[in-house]
This record gives sequence, C-alpha cells and structure tokens, in this order.
Amino acid sequence: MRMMNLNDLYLFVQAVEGGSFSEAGRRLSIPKSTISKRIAELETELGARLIHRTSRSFSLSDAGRDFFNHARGALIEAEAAENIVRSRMAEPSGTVRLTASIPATQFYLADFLPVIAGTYPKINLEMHASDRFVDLVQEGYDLAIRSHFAPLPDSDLIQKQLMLEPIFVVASPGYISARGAPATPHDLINHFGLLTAPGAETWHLVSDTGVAVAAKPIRRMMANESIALIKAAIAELGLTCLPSSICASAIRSGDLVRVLPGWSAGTVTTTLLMPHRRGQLPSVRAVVEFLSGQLPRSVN
Amino acid sequence: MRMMNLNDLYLFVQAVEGGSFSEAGRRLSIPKSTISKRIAELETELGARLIHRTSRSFSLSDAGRDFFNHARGALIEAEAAENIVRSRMAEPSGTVRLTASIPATQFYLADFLPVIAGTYPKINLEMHASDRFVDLVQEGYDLAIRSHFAPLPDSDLIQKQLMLEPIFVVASPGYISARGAPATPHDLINHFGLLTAPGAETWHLVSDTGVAVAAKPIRRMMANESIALIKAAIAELGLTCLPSSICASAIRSGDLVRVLPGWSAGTVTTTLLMPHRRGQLPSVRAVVEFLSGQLPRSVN
DNA sequence: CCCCATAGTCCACATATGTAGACGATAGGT
DNA sequence: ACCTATCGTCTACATATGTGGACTATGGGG
Repeated sequence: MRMMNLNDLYLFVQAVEGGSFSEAGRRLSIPKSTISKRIAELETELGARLIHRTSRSFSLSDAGRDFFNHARGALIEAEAAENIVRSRMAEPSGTVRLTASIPATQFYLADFLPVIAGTYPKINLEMHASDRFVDLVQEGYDLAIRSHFAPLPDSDLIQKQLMLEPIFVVASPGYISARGAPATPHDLINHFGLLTAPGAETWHLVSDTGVAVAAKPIRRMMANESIALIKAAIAELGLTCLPSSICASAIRSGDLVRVLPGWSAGTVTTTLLMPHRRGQLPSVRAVVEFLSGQLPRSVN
Repeated sequence: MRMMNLNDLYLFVQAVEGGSFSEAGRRLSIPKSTISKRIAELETELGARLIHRTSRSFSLSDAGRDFFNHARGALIEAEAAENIVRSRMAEPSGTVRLTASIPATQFYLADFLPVIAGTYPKINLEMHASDRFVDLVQEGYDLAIRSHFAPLPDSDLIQKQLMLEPIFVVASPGYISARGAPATPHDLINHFGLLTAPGAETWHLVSDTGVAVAAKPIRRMMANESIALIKAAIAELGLTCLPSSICASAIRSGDLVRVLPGWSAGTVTTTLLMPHRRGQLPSVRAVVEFLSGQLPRSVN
C-alpha cells in the first residue's frame, strides 16, 4: 500500500495549530483552498473525519486528535533531520592539514591558527612547517602557504594571494648610533650587510614613489633563517632586509629600527595553494576564507 | 521557509533500507528514475550529499547517516498516525440509540441485542421500546425498527427491510380438542376469533400456493397486545393470528399449535429506518449491517 | 582484455497537486 | 431582520511531480 502523502501531515498540523484553514494559510503564505483540498483528501484516504469544520467552527474529532499527536511527532523528527544536515553544512568540522615554510608558519600563521581554532571548534588543524619543497597533493595536504619573491609557476593547484608586503631594511639603534644612518640607498656601500642568501649581495631598493636603486653593502654575515638574522641585527652586526611581518615585533619593541624608511627592498607575496575547489570540504573552505580575510576575525 | 517535501524522506529511507535506488523501486513498484530524481532534489534543497552512489556502489555520507536516523523516526510516527486512525475506523465504538415497538423489541431484537453487544464490546446499545409513534430524527435516534403489514409511506428516512415473515393462525391443543380443527379457511366462521385490532374482524388467508380466501370468525375478544393474545389463546378462548416470530416460542413448547398449516393470515414486514447514510458513524453502520444479516453472528 | 548485465541519470511527456477566484454558509453587529 | 465580513468548498487552469525509456558508467565473469 502506498504511503499517504506526508506533506498532508504538515498541512494538517499547521491547520490544527492555527485553529483554521484560513489562519494556517496566512501563516504559510499559501491559499486556504490548498489546505482545504489537502485535508479533505487526507480524510478521504484515511476514511475518517479528522476535523469538524463549518464556516464558523473548527474542532478536532477523536480520530483527529489521535492523528495529530503522531503527526506532530513525525514533523518534529522531520525538522530534526533537516536541521541536523543544515547545521552540519553550516559548521565546518574535521581535519584540515596545512603546510607552510617555517617563517610563514612562525610569522604569519602562528597568530592566526589559534583564532581559526577558536572560531571553528570542530576543525582540527594540522600545521606542518617545512622549508623543503612539498608536493601538496602527493603528500595529502589540504592547503599550503608559501611566501615568494617571484611569481609562482603555473600548476594544477589553485593560487590565492593572501598578502603582499614590503621588505624593510632594518638595524639596531646601537648600530645606527655607532655608524650613522644611511641617507640614501647608495650609502649602503659603506655599511655592513647581513645577507639572507649567498647570492643576495646586491640589494635592490625601490622608493615609495617607484624609484629603483641598487647598492652592494659590505658582506658581514649570511644566514637563510630570519630569527638568526634578527638576532644578529639586534647584536649590532649590521643591516638586514626582512619582510615587514617578520620584523614587525622587533620594531615595535624598539630592538630594531627601519633604515631608509621611504624605501623597500622589494616585496614578498604570501600565497595559498590548494587542489581543485570541486568537492572541497566545508572545513577546508572555511580556513581558506578565513585566511583570505573574508571572515570576521573574532575569537570566542 | 517552506518545509521540504516530506514524501522525499520516505523515498530516501526506502532507498537506504533497500541498499539501492533500483531495489527500492522494486520494493515500492515505482520506477528507479522517480527515486533518483527525488533524492537528487532533496540533496539540492539541503545543500548536502546524502548518498554516495555510482552505478555499482552505494553508501551513506556522514550527513546522510544523521539524516536517515531522524527521517526514519519521522516515518515511524507518520505510520503510527495513519494506523491509529485506521484501527479506530475498524472497531466501531460509541452509543447507538434504537427505538422499536414493544413486540419487535421483545420478539425480534431481544435475542439479537446481546449478540451485537458481544460482537462489538465498544458499542453501547440503548434500546427504547415504545408503541407510540416516534419521530426518529427529532428525538435523536440512530435507528428505528418497525413491523408493519402495509408498506411504509415514503419519507426522508432510509428504509431497509430486515425480515418478511408469515402470520400464523394458532390455537391451544385444548381448544382444538374441544371444538375440532378447521379443515378449510371457510370453517373459521364457526370458531371463536381473538382479534388483534377492532377492525380486523375479517381474516384474509393465503395458501402456500397463492390461493386467497376471506372468512369472519366469531368475535370472542380483542387485544392489541401480543402477549395478552397468546395467553388468551393458551387459555382456550379461541384462535388468533400472530407473526411467526411472536408465537414461535409457544409453538415450540406445545402450548399453541398452528391451525390451517398450509395457510397464512398475510405477512408482516420488519423494517429498519435510519436517517441519511451520509456521515454515518461506524458504530451505527455496524449495527445496521448486523441486523441486515450481512455479518457473521459470532459471540466472543 | 572484452563483453554483458545492471546500476544511476536525464528528458520529453503524462499526471497529480497547487492556485485564484467565485460561491454558499454563518455569526455578529446595526 | 438585514447586511457585512470571513469562513470553507469547489473548479478551471497553472505548475510540480511521476514515468518510460534511452543513455552512460561500471564491475564481474569468461
């Protein structure tokens, strides 16, 4: 036997709770004739009068009262079914595995991860910091964050630029006191330079108005690790070039100051890499959108 | 927000329990395309994939599993709602108020009422015997049973013939011994007659083969009450004419015997009267059907 | 490796359901 | 007693849903 039309239960319960077909129609924004028709057909199919109604009175029959109790139970379960799916879609959950270079992790993500974790209690973040090349897909990562000076090559991965920041020239106040502050980029040739890479001997500076100048400071030390460079600069060994986010804290504390404030040693781009967007989990999408700055950064 | 199509819950649960759209279609005798279409629309509306399926595999997603639990709960409640109404329809209950003449009550209904009461424990029978004219509708009766010789006049009431029985001529064996048994209806003119009504002086007899004869017995007594007539006949006062059901018991006990056994003094019809059948309660309908002999007369 | 049987999907068309509005019933107010 | 506002019902028509069958996908067997 075919199941009765379950939508009729809904209309029946709404009619009873509204106390009339007209009121139920108003509440549901559908014509009262729809309700009248569906209730009549439900009664025909069940072979029982559920509602005694005239143009001015409305009451449940004994059968209708029995029916209503179970019908309402059915609707409660149906709404629970719908809500549990919708809320599951609304609140991301599960594991999100990210990989990033150590500096990007330390100076960019480290502050954001707790906020993401606080905003999405059901997301389990797995942060893998590494300076080696990582094959995103092959090694099972959902997301990768990379900071780079030159544009990344094309690939099957989707690229989403998270940040573009200037690279500052910085030194300790003690160093500046001892050797004076360079007045122009050309003056850098008379100063000790703490290099970030063996081949980064010549620094290319660009003014805020777009003027470009190159100068080669005196090589004092080379380290390809930002914290080592920061500590060397604070130790008055010389000048160094670092992205603004990496030296922001030392500047705030007064351990370092900007040198040639109107100039930057280029820019660094931080990019989010992810596999194809199709079939992306809500949890992954939520992290992507957070890092993209599209979500309010509120911690609960 | 409009409620989702609740019929889709039913199809979804059937698909999950069947393990495939095809199997669910076979179980429900509907095309698999219907199920495919409805499930797809349900998923679109919920914004979630509930079932992962290919042409050869079928599994619930996490969301689908959560949804299924509540959906099945909803269907259990919906079936309970349907069943409680259908079972209520199946077993008649409530009060049925009948009215009948005193003889019809005593000689016809008195035996049946206990049987009806036994068959339908939830029916509360109210038997009102009266020899006065009763207005069925005006006085709030569900049913009336009337015995009559001539056809009842047309009315707004529905008539249903319950019984057609012959009227027997009876006398006590003592009377027959003292005055001899009439050999032909014409011999009645030499016998004492116990009349049932003042104007019923001439008895019209009809043979089993349809021959009609009229004869006027000697008026001995008149009573319009059957038990009084039965007792008078037993007291050897004369012959009387009574419906077979009324005198059946006295005949069985030997207190009375049939006179002119191949002849009857006409027939009496017992008719059930009821208001319009529309909106008839199941309890009333059950009594009607029982009295009509359409139901098995089983006592629990 | 190829073929076959059965799964799920899609679409043009058939059918069930939803709707607007007219109509009769009725209760309350004048 | 009459009129009006609102109720529920009914019907012709519009729209959503159900269906049959063609098509693609796929897994198992030969």
